[in-house]
Formats: sequence, structure tokens, C-alpha cells
Amino acid sequence: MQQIRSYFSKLIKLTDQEWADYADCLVKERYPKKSFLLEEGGSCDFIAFVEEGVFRFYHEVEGEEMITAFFFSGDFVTNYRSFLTGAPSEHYIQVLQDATIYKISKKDLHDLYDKHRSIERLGRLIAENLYLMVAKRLDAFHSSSPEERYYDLVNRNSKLLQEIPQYMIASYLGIKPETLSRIRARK
Amino acid sequence: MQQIRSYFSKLIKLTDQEWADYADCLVKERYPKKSFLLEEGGSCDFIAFVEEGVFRFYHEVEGEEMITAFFFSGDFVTNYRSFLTGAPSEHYIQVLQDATIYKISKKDLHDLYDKHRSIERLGRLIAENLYLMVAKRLDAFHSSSPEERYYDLVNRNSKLLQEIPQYMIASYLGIKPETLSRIRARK
DNA sequence: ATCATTTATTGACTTTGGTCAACGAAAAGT
DNA sequence: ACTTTTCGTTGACCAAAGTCAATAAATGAT
Repeated sequence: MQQIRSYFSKLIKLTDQEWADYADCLVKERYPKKSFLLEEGGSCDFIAFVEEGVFRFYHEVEGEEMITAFFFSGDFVTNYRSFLTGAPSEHYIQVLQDATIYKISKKDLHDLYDKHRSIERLGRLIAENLYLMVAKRLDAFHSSSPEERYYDLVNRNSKLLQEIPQYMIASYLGIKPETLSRIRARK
Repeated sequence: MQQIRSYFSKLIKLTDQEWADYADCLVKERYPKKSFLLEEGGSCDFIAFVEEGVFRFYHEVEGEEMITAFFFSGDFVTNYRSFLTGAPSEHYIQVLQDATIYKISKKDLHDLYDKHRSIERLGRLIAENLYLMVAKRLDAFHSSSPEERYYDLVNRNSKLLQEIPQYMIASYLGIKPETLSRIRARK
């Protein structure tokens, strides 16, 4: 839980009281491998902080699983779109490695926004950071080849490479498993 | 300027005082066709609202222009990454049609965040909305073919199709002009 | 430890988009 | 109006990723 506070402290300084109020809203939960944190059709009414474990965020397109993101220890896990809009999720969030998370509900978070200015500001800073992350990824899809995207991943995120099966990495990169296998083979 | 207030009102209700303070920070500027609102290397210290005109947001990759976005009347125009991080822009923002905009500086906006809770909240809501837009576009690149992306555009944004030359649309879609021409030719 | 299933690789072939070049149409400059 | 440049289309060819199928390797279940 201290991990969360230190994550926040990079964005904004919270008083002990503000943090205590935040921490009061966090609920610890365990999820076994292969279970679902969120299923298609459900509305995502929480944001969770990953203490331990791995998740994948995916949806089905014409019978095929399209993986959009992985979440590891230290990340926030949520369907941010569904969380923000209240719309039913088109995505699944599934556990790949036994997980422990701290959840905060949408309602509690909004109450905290009302109660503490700094937490409202934290909410803005987190939204801004998520924007930066997804904008960067869009840029990679817009201007890089699959091969370039793969080697970017190799350079930046070796953890992902080690813990995730290759066919899921292929999906994440937007290519077929055979193609990823060939990219690795050439050179 | 009333256009801006009505845009905001879809996100949050501002009091007359809050709006007056916001409006006081807005500076009207005109830009002729082909001029630049932002050039590579400069830091983007503003967000602007487009009253009239068209902009393109692009950067150079190996001597080639990659267009990431277009901005029309009613949109916000900025390099949001550079605005948020303070990092120098890798992108240009160029005027395609003579433009009139209302600028607010980063400093003034942050002062408004401090002064009015509702405006801080507005900042969060805008960041959240920008996240949703870019996440949607990422999804299109991740799971659709160029042809599908083109027809999505045809369905959703006929204004863009009419006002932007085809080779720029191709760049925006992440394909070569010849390929777009062929997509249009095949039935 | 064995068997069954899933995952990764490889080959042959297809599809799609990129490259290079030519040409005509449209737009901009004089 | 005329010239020059830019833009859009088309053809021939190339490169990269997808498809389908076979097989090997790794993983899981019993």
C-alpha cells in the first residue's frame, strides 16, 4: 500500500489526512490465475492498483482475441473507458498470474474528489499521464513497422517479454504469431 | 467565445464568475494559411480553441511528414504532450485554412486551476476526454486495416474528407497516397 | 512418467501495401 | 492565358504480413 502512496507522491504531495482518507477506500482482493477482474458487458466501476500478479486487457474481434494491454505489479488496472463513461465494457480483464490488488470504487473516488482538492488534482494528473502513454503507443502504431514495434518492446520492457507467451505479445503488437516468430528468426 | 462556454457546459457547470475569469485569460489571434502555430523544438505553452480555420498536427520522420491530427472549428488545438510535460515539441502545428483562435497560456490555466475548483475539475474532464479520443484511435490502428480505417473516416467525418487533400488523409491513416487512391478505386 | 493440449516454428502460397515511374488533371504563380 | 508545380491515378514490380498446414517443442493434467 505504501507502494501506492509513493506512486502518487511522484505526481503530487498528499497530506497524511488526505492519504488516510484515500487508503480507507482501498479494498484488498485476491484473484487466481485465469479468473476475470472484468468481463464483457459489465461496467467497470473501479480502479485497482496491482500489488502482485499480471493481467491482460483484451477483447474479441471476429472470434479472435485482441490484446490491448498488460498490467503488472505497480500498474493501475481498470477499463478506463468504461470507468469514465459508465458504458458497458467491450473488454475482458483476465488474470495471467495470481494477483493481489487494491481496489477503489468509482463512487468512493468521486467522493474523494469532492472532499480533497489535491485528490481531484491527482485525478487530473493521472488522466494526463494515461493520455501520454496511449498517445505514445498510437504514435508507434502510426509510424513504425511491426518489426520496429517489437524491438522497441525488447528494449523497453524485458519483463513483458519474459512473462507473457509469444502469441499474446503478437496480439499486443497487432500481428499474427507466425509473423512474430519470423521477425525473431530473421537476423 | 460563447462557443467555448457551451463546449465547457457539456462537461461541467461554471458560475458566471468562473467563466469570466477564464474568459479574461483568452487571447484572440489570427493566423494566415501556411503559418505555424508551433514549430519543432518549441515548447507548447498554450491551449487554443479554434474559432475558425483548419490546422494539421504533424512531424517529420526520415524526411517524410507524418500527420497525426487535424483540428477544425470547435476543436482544441495544442501539442498536449509538450503542454503537459514542458518538453520541446517534435511536432509542427500548421495552418491549412486561415484561422482565428483563442489562446490560453499554461501559466494562466494553472492559476485558474488554483483559483477555482470547478476549473481544475474541468481540466480533469478534458484530459479524460482526450484520453478517450486517442484510445479510440489507437484501437482503430490496432484492429483495423487501412481500408477499414478509411471507411470509418468516410462515415464519421465527411468534413475532413472534403477539406483535406488526399495525400494528407493518407498520411493521417498511416498509408501511402497511392494506396489510398487504390482503396478508393476498388469499388 | 505419460498423455493430451497448447504454443512456437517452418514451408508454400496468397493478399495487401510499398516503391518507382509515367501521365493527366488540378491548382498556384506569373 | 500560360507556365510551373503539385496532386491524384494507374501500371509493373517488390516486400512484408496473412493464411493454411505440418511438425516440433513446451506445458499441463492425470
